[in-house]
Amino acid sequence: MTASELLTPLKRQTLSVVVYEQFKELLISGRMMPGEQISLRNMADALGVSVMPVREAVQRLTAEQALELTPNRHIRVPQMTVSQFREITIIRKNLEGLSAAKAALNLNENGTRQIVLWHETFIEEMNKEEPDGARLISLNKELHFAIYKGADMPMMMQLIEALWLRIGPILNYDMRSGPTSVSRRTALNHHVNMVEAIVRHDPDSARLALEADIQSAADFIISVGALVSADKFSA
Amino acid sequence: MTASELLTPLKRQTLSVVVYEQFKELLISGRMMPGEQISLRNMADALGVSVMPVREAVQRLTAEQALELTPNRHIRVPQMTVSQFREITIIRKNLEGLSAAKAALNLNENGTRQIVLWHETFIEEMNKEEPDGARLISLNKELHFAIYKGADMPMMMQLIEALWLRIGPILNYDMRSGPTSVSRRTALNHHVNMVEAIVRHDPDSARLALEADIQSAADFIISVGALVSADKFSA
DNA sequence: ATCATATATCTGTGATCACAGATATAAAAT
DNA sequence: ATTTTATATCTGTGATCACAGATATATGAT
Repeated sequence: MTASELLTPLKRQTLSVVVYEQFKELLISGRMMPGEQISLRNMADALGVSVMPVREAVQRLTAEQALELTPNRHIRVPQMTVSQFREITIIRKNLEGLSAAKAALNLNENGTRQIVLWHETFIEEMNKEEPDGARLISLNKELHFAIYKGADMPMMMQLIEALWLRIGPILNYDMRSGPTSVSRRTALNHHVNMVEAIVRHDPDSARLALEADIQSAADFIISVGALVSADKFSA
Repeated sequence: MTASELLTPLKRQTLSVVVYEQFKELLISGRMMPGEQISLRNMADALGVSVMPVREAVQRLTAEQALELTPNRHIRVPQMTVSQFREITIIRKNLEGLSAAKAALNLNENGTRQIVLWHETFIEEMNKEEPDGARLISLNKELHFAIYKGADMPMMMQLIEALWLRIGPILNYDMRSGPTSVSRRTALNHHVNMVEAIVRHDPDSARLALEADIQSAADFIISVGALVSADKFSA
């Protein structure tokens, strides 16, 4: 095998998508607050590029409604109303529930082992004296997506990612809740049910457990008042 | 009431989104062929604008996978593999089926009347000696979206639109099939079932009828060989 | 001190140019 | 006539400038 055959698989990365991925990571991991404002030139300076790549990344995120443009020409991470959040929750339960069911059927040894591994890491972090909120959110995401990956549905995966992108910022509030929060303990129970259903390849139970997990997390988010009360936009 | 109060509700329309909407309309109504190529400068000249708005529109459509960039720096309407189409069909049945069920519960007099109206217009066009294929596709779309609109779920609506955007181009093949195609007659039967379920506010029947409609249309598309056989992309 | 006006500075958007890479065309060599 | 090489022309991408609109700051008048 020659050296040239070992070279990188030639992944053309345009600057725009690099910037896009960075924003996406920030948003999906809950490290940006709803209402937070952004400026093209500021971001461009911070990243050491021209405004061009930043504006394309922002435009794309705006299209996905992960960012929004105010009437005053400002870019901002959007607030979310209760009704919007309820709707997203319904959609998530359907899509992610379906994925979990398919995953329970499809998954092989390696896949299930990976899921159990994320699950155990999550528990480990939970049992620490002072669990890291940001890490818990990250581990929770990894566990969920390890399951969805098992469904072997790439487009479904993209849809789900787009939904997580939109709810990412309000996870901030969950992260800020006390480390020994009740929500965390109920989440743990749902995780146990999910993983158990997966390992015994029970699609219906997997779906139900995952839907329950989503719903209880949503109920918590609504209860802590992370959302605005009514739609501010007429159209 | 003064004249100033009658003015337009101040809809700020950037050139980019105007171009985007135009592309979207072309794609969703099946007037672009899979594989068809596009050039930024050509489109810009044709529209009488600079490349700037076109490239942003294209970038956005590329993000939605309604267009794709080839390794040779060309923009193209993507082909679709059978497995991709099957996956999209599964997702559509879920999302659109759920919408139909909700619509059956929610819809008021006005909503149902509008649906019946589209249905009758569709039948009318079908019964002509030489039905207009493009118009049938358009009417079919109006009927479906009139139903989904009744679910009163804006985000769901956007997801469904994004899915239709991707399958729009392959509807081309359906349009090219003979005017008295068998697929059209079976579509008609499903439409009847859908509309009947809606008017008697039966969510379960509405969901089943709509899922059957989607599935039979998908089976037809696959049978006519509108799709490429295998994935050409490793990643 | 308070309010009105003017000015400076910010915002995103659109157009234009420069560039590297890929493709097709033309020229030249065999 | 066929193959190779050179050139012209296309592609999308990035940077820079100009612009209109909105906001904040400063300047002026009362």
